[in-house]
Amino acid sequence: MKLLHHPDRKDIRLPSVLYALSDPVRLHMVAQIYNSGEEQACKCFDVPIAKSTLSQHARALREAGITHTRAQGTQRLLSLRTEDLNARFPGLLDTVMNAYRKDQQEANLRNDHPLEETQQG
Amino acid sequence: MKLLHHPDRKDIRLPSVLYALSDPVRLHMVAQIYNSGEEQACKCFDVPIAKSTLSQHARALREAGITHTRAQGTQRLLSLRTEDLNARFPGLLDTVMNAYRKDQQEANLRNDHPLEETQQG
DNA sequence: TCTATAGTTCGGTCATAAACGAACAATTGA
DNA sequence: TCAATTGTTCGTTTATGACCGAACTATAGA
Repeated sequence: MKLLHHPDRKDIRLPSVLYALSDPVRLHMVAQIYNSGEEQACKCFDVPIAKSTLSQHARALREAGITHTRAQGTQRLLSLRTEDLNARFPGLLDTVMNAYRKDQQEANLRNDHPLEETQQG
Repeated sequence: MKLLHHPDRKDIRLPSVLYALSDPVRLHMVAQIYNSGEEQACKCFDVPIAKSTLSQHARALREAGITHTRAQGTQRLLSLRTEDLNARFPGLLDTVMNAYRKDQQEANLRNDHPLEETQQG
């Protein structure tokens, strides 16, 4: 299979990281890895999009330096580059994940479900 | 003059904040307000773009809930909504500003100057 | 070998946003 | 009142990216 490119730690840039995290789908993916505490295969992500789109999001996270992707069989397992991110931008990942948790809670209270398709006609 | 709309604290959303901060120009503007410790007029921002573009960036920051804009004479003074941001997403602003400082330092070491037009032919 | 599974790549559509200059609005000060 | 200053709005161009389905690749297992 093709070699997957991961940027060096020193080449991880703040605007790119923030941009990658600014998409609700990608934020959800990162939170899922973060909360599970383990690598996640693409197929496990609980997002309502086509698999080709998911694949693109996975690539965006990898190229921003947020995730590491390794192949296992037909699967691609995504993990967070926690050490690299903490070395580069101390506390950023934890802070964003805490913020995400809060944001989701508030959204739930208001019955906002940004990642699910709205079924009510 | 037209009333400037500022979102309520509760309507400040994480993806929107991260998106607003993911643009190098806006990140620079926010850092300038943050570091100066006081309101900044648009004309004071040290960014190499047309004033119409700057005005749009100011609007983007305001609508994301990051800045507050008040009119004083012909000027618009931008301040950070520090309390609202900290209430909503504790530590996020400080963490991002620290990350920005680091990112800028590393860029300077490499003679990267993302906000200046490259003059070397 | 054949099939199913997991993911990538490609071609296309559509929406958003970053950039500019020109024209406009509002305020200050002469 | 007139000119200068400061910023906004508008129309346009251009680039990016989110999304999909179809076709493809690669691996695992029957």
